[in-house]
Amino acid sequence: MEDEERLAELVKGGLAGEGFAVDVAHDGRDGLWMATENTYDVIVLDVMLPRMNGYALCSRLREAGDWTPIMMLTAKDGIYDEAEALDNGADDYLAKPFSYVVLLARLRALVRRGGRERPVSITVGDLVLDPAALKCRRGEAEIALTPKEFAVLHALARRAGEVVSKSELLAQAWDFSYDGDPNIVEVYISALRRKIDVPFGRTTLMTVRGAGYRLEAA
Amino acid sequence: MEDEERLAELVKGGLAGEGFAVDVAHDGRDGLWMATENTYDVIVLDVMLPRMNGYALCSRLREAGDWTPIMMLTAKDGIYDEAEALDNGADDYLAKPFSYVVLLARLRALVRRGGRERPVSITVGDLVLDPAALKCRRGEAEIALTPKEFAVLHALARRAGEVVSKSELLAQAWDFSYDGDPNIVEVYISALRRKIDVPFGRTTLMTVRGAGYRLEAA
DNA sequence: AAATGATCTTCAGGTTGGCTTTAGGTGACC
DNA sequence: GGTCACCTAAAGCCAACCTGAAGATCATTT
Repeated sequence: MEDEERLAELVKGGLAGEGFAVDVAHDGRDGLWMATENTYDVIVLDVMLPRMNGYALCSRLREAGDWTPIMMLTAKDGIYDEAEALDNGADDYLAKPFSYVVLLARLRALVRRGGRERPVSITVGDLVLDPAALKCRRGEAEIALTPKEFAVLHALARRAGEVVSKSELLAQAWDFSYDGDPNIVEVYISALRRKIDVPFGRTTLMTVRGAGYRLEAA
Repeated sequence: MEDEERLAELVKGGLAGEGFAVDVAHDGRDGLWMATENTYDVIVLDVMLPRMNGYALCSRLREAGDWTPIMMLTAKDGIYDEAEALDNGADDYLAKPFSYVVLLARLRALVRRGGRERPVSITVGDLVLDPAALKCRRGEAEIALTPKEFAVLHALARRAGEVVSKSELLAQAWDFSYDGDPNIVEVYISALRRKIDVPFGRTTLMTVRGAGYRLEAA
């Protein structure tokens, strides 16, 4: 058994003893998959992971609107450092080698604290997105969106006014392993227009033929 | 010393302790002045300010193209609400009374996130190109361009005043493997003139016979 | 387990609009 | 006046896009 796996087992055992229910993933992609499919109280993340490093995983989760508290385990002497961990959306970090007790204490603190403060809303004209609540409204009117619709709109809204390509939308709103028909983006664009534009007599979600889509404030 | 000022001093002290350099303005107009004259990492704004309220200040900054992250402090029980803060271009808000730790955490998050992207655009006289949005305007007038038209104009604008040869334009705006009629460049030049010059009675897109084309500011 | 309802995905037909080619016209330069 | 480079209107083509509907998947309820 490798070093990493032994550490994982150790951590798992310890946490279980503390009353945590623990799932373990041995590489980044599995981790991302599990994190998106389930809801956890806290995520412990090693920086050095096969197939997708901790930073990338962390960023991806945050981009996807997942604000589960994340504890990053960094190698003290590596090229990586704590600042980078925090920049990528981690809530706390711990340099290896760390004491067991310290890890547990910090995890308990993280869980108690409930992670970082809620992410800020995104506003595009009178359209407001609340990623924490997965809610959306135009002016005073609440708009019901499905999770996928929200993800697509979110990706567009974060870059309001800019053209976002179809493949970028695919990358951000769909699982990285998705390899279906890209036409699905068009389907969702169509659905979004029916919800955020048509009822209000607007056209803020524009097609830029051959380039992508653009969400405009006006 | 008034309540507001004491709060300001408190916040200033705390932020200074966290390594922020802090300037304080005690009314809206001073604040606007300072914000436009200097560059800040983040702006903390009270809704209730003498001489110009927080919402107005926020809007004014955004209109002026200043995208510094803004944290709005709102009075929870007032007639104002958070939605309005976000609608006016704030990046985050905090209802009074708030915990100090929370304010700091949110500010750190805001700073880390670096606010919104600063728009990069190319300007040639009164012609403005925004590559991120694939948008173009002359003065106040929006000009609709197709992606290819934009690509050609972009190549010319990046070297405004210089002669750009037909083959350079081909290389930049067309696929590497394109081997069609080079006449296509002329076709696009023609289309561009019809859009960016003719309607405005200008002749900024000049032919340099035997050499290429030149886009002029005058 | 079965049924329901919501959401996600695939599919296919229809439409549009941008890219490219063509070809006749215009103007510059010798 | 002839030649050559360039201009531009028009039209065909094709990929990109839209959208309604049906099938697949998932979660929740009965």
